[in-house]
Amino acid sequence: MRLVFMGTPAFAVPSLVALLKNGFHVVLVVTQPDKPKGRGRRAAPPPVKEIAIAYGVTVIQPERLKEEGFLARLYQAAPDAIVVTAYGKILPSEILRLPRSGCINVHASLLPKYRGAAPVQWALMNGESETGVTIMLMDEGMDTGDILLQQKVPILDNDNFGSLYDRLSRLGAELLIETLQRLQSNRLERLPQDHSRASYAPLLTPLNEVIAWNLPAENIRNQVRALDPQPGARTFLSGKLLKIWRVSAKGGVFSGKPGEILATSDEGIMVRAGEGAVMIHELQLAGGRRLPAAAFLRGHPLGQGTVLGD
RNA sequence: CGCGGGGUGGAGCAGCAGGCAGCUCGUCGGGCUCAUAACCCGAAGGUCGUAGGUUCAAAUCCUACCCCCGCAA
Repeated sequence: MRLVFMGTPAFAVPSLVALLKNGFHVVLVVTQPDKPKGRGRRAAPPPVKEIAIAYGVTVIQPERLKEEGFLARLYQAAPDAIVVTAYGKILPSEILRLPRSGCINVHASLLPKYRGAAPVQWALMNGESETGVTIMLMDEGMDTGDILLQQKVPILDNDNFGSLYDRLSRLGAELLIETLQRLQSNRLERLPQDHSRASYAPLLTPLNEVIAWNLPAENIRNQVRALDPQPGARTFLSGKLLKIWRVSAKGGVFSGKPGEILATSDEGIMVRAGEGAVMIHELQLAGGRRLPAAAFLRGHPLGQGTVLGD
């Protein structure tokens, strides 16, 4: 089976590797252009590019999908199907119609729920107890295509963005292989999505990263783990950016106002939430590194009554 | 050449208008205690990121480099 693979970040890597290891003929890998990244703004290759190179597969990085040269390359590749995993751009209909078996997408949610760019983060943010991976046949909408395969996974209590993302990317790779194998032997059904039950998971903005201390402790806990290890839930300590990496939620009634530090100990920093309290176990002040609360307190004694978020 | 913060005993920080290197915790020894992660007394442990420079004198000022971190992408 001749395939073109389109993908960009780490999430797509297991899928590409699985294709290569399972004998699919990946004739071309398409990924986003190298972009200036991090301090110093050096151009960095996307994870998928590095893997493709390591496996000796041709990689192209079109600036725009509609540019002539790119479409020509696609036709030339003559894929039976195009596999798309977190590529990062909307595919124009010319491309969707190009392969005989269509464009197959790996999406990290139980569609029709959490369509969009950040399904893993939003599932955690909303405190879902399960999520999953959907393999679907792309159409022109945003994650609206017919479902080919879908599998649920429980969200564990100690899951964070990193662990769940990792698990889903590996599950995605497995499901992808199964989908293609079934496709080859004609054992695949198309199930249209129930659009009335759709929900969206838009790209996170910095606003989504700021902790609202007047929310219930459990919501704050979910937000914190949805943003760990990237990019981190944030608040402020006397004007400085303070990232909160790991917390637990405490029930009960507390005095003080939301964001106020109620107590500190080696176990953590207890902060009043809108409902209950949040025990901060790991945090990071601007310029510094991630620290366990106990270590943080050695160098930054926090008086009771200090209020986070100003 | 994107913007900015920082590298100080094992950990986290202060000191940086130049003049014997300090705090909290940890470690080690001793004491108190039925006992303790608690308390008391004492001790060890630092080429102050690296290399130069200025100075009678540099953690502190200047120059270059290395490393860590936040923003932004």
